[in-house]
Amino acid sequence: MQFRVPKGTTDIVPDVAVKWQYLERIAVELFKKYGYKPIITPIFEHTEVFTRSIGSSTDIVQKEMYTFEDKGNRSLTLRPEGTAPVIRAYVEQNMNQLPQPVKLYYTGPMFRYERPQAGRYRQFWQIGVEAIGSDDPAVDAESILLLINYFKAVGLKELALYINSMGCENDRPQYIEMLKDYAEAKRESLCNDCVKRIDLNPLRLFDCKNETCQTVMADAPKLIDHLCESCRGHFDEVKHYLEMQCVNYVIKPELVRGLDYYTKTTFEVVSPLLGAQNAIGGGGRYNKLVEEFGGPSTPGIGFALGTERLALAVEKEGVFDVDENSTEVFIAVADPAAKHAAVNILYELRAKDVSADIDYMGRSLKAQLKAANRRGIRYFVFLGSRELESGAVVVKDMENGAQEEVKLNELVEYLTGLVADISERVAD
RNA sequence: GUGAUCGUAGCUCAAUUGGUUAGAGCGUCGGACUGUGGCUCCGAAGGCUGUGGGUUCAAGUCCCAUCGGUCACCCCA
Repeated sequence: MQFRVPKGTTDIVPDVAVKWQYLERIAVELFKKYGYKPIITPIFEHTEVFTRSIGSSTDIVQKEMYTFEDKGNRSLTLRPEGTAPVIRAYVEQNMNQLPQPVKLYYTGPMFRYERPQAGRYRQFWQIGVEAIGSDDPAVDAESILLLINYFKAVGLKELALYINSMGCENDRPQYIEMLKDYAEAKRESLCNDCVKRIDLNPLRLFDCKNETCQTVMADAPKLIDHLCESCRGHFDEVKHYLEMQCVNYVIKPELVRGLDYYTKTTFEVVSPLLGAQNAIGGGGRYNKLVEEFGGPSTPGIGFALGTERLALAVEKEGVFDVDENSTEVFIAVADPAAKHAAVNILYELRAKDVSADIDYMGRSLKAQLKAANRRGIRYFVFLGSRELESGAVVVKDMENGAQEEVKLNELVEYLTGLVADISERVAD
């Protein structure tokens, strides 16, 4: 009986891992340009960190968390998302003493116990950013634009951006009462789930896929129409910044998102290339969260994107061109007598930053070439007893078949020269 | 958690109404005269047909269970 990965998890095999690293590299470069720095938090936290912040009535907390007790009887939870841990760290590490806003990014696995599906796993990877300390609508715009620009940077063209405003602690309770009254009056025409939602989580009433519910809710009061003056102004500013950058957006009043901590701006980016699990990134403002964790009243905003969904979308878009940066030089040993000398050269090349490899399978010369050629290695160095005697080796460029004789003591210099030429050309 | 669907070599797929030693392509490994790749040709390895039961003279093919994938719901990244 062979072992299999647990349900909803998967091995990221080398060919895929290379692509992920590429996606991550582009992200890190871009985040740096926007002034964000990395932060790494533990993969598990005290369960409270998530129940308090995400909200105890949410699906994530109610049925999706990997919660366990350790040998010291602590209740711990594998992180289902990245924002709460970062905010916990912000408070615990007194980052309010740093120049504000504090701009952070993270990457890593998240865990949710869900029914697996393409683009949805129990261990999944996210890349996220948080900007903590400013309520400037320009920061909201920066967050949204960073997400959009990143997707464009990795080659996505087909994207839809949805935005909404959840209001603040002043206008939300008023609105929820209004919404409850409306739904209560229409109680008879709503499905069972929605009737439950009236008291449990009225904002979710808009999410129901049931057609009659949707028609009923179409006429319901929208939070976006009942914002206080300050929230309305904030939202208008955000939209203005987006328009300045010619970024198309759709205002989606029913965009609520599954975490309770959001205030004001929320947003989500959807790829039409994917199936039902099409949200490749999303986020929002969380102006009460730092306080919730016992820190000073501090606003914040951030987003997270799903690495495997992004990879799927980029794949479907058709242009996942990752520079393979494969091995550059292969040392072909034509004669077992030359093996020691060959290994010596191998290490010399590597010490000079030339990526080089050699056969470890005891292959015939021909088989060595075949195997190395399949790996896409461009330069071959032939080394046998002939070369050892003459003190000169043959260097072959596999792209055009050209061969050249090079003295052994000049070989390293010769090859570093060739390889440097290539990387310069690639850089152009 | 609900409903549907699928599960044969590393990958993509075959296998007449249940009927003898389950096949192919790609990939992997080796070879095609003695020290030179890509193309071509030849050959080899690799499957207890996801797993466990059952029906039958006989099961990859039918039934049940279980595990896993996929699709939709739920939810979200």
